[in-house]
Amino acid sequence: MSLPHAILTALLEKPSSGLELTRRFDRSIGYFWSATHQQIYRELGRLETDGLIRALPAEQPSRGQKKSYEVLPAGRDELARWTAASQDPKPHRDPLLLRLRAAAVVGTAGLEADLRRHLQLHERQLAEYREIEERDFPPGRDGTGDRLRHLVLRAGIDLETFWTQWLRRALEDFPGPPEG
Amino acid sequence: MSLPHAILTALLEKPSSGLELTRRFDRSIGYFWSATHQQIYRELGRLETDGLIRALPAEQPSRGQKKSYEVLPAGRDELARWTAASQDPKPHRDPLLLRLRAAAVVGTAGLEADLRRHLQLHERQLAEYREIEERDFPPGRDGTGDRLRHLVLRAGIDLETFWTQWLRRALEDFPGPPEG
DNA sequence: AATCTCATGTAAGTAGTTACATGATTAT
DNA sequence: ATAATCATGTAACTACTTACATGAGATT
Repeated sequence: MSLPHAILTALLEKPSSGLELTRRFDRSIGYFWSATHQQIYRELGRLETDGLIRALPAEQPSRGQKKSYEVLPAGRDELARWTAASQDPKPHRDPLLLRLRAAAVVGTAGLEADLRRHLQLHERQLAEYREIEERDFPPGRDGTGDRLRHLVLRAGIDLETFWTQWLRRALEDFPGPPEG
Repeated sequence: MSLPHAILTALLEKPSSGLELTRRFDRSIGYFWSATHQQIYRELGRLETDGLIRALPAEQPSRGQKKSYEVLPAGRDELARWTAASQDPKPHRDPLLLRLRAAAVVGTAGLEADLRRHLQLHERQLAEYREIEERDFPPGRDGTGDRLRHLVLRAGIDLETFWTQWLRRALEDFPGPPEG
């Protein structure tokens, strides 16, 4: 149940319409909680029904008209409650690691090219994160909110760094020394 | 569509019953592709219907009787096809990073205790992975399959190492220096 | 008028989760 | 015989994905 809270966070940072939220989920927030526009519109409807957000008054007919939302006090309370609540880490699901495990059984044929492609994608993402860090967190003091946001970005940078290193290491084993 | 392939991999490594698979998904395979027994039984049924696996002949009445499965040639082919096929990396979803982002907006009250708990859990997982590495991959030469399995385990070790380090760093900021 | 883009949605399907049901075997 | 555990399942629900629909405003 993280999507509503992701949306509440995004709306608290800045009141937005569905499409604007969708755009922000393609960068920023979406780096660690992705969502499509269909999910977002549905969830906006629920949050409004539940009284956690409201449409900014600007006389909107139903369709095709931009509709912006802001967070109500009940929404902020719910987000604070959720943030403080204890949550178990969800089990990981990583298809790439699964594929390597499968390759250990059925062979590595055809796998190398896709590993190289993944390496490129992770390198690109890492470069993007580093640009954001340079732009948004120049050396110097951060405020409390900035410090936390910087910490989250560092997680992204370190994770992408890990993947690029791990993939390079994996590729060193391809096609691999002859089997014993 | 990774669960059927996770099951095929597990069954190729060793033919098993549903419950045995469930146990193996609680360790080993489950470290990077978790599944509950309900998912596994449902998927075993589908795989059997599709002719990718079959129940080992041992006259099984319907319920309460152990039923083991093995992979058929069509199943091995499908796994090899899937392993070699190009796949885009799925977007990440990390509730903990989301919570830190939310905390940047609504405050960090109540968050520290859960971060400490997560740190403990990751430390335990890391210790477990290291034991497995010592036991299953002692220094020396690995075969090709072993090399790949070791590589996958190293990913687990490195990821857990990252999380423990990141969480320690995050906790250094709690309750945090006074706000600017 | 036709077309393109912006913006909001509906519908259907798949995957995963949670709660519960039931038969078979073993231990007390 | 009762209870605990092993083993296999059903049912209902939630979250996510994919494909499509539709209105409004701008462009040609």
